[in-house]
Amino acid sequence: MGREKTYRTRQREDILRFFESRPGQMFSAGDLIASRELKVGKATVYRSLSRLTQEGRLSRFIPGPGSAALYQYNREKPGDAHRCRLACVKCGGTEDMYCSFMGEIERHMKGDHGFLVDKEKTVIYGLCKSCK
Amino acid sequence: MGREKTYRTRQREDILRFFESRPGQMFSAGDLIASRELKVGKATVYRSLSRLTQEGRLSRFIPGPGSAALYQYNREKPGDAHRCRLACVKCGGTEDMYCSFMGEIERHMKGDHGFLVDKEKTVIYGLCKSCK
DNA sequence: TTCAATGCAAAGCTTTTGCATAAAG
DNA sequence: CTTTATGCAAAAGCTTTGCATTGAA
Repeated sequence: MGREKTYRTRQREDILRFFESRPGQMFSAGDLIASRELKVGKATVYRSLSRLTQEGRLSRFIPGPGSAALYQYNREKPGDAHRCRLACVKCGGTEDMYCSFMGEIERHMKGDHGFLVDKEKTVIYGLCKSCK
Repeated sequence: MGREKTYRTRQREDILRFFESRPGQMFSAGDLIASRELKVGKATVYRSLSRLTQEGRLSRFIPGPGSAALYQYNREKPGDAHRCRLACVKCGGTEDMYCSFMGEIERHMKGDHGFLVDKEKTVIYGLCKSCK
């Protein structure tokens, strides 16, 4: 049913390293395709980005309709259990918040609203420190 | 510089009423275009949706890359100050949560992280009561 | 009478897909 | 040797834009 085997290819590795070496920065599929540093076909870029995203190695953001999706490296930190992503609606930047308060939120949502929060997908929008 | 005048047209009114009469439901531009109930050109549908969204009458959501943006009527409620949107990653449904706990979140984000939450844009993803 | 708004079709972009070929294991 | 992954080009969507025309005030 699912994927039988998984081959490790140069292309996918290169793409992951590209993001890995630029933590905190966001790139679109088009950015990678245009990059002279990467030698990867267009279709493969899209396929790799989808795959890396669903494997949890990258995070995907969609700025607006008609605009390209942006991807960012997901570094794994010990505090992941209480991580949440914040995105600034003005500068477009994102940052990870590591705070035990996330536990409070999860507990409240589950207890009072029967809602199981998915911290991977949730993004809190607002104005960051600099833009405020 | 900005918009000089604003004309009130049948088309835009019809679109707003369409959403107004279906609170809580989400529709894409394509849905409206296909709807036999609305007689509005494609370009006008897109222009109206953009405008109504930026006027705050509708909210826009983008399910994923390559997929159409979804719009939903924004009814103004007294409890809006503490509203937050929840979206289920399994069934795709959304619901508004009205809870004073939102105040706690805002206070914490601002106080401890210098982040001003935008409740209009923020969506908390997870599993809803039924899908959990 | 003005000038914003509409409608149509064309154009623009991002993303997906089909299929032969290349490469991993 | 078998099966997955790549690459190219074509196709598919969704959204935007140009321009003549309509219609609101």
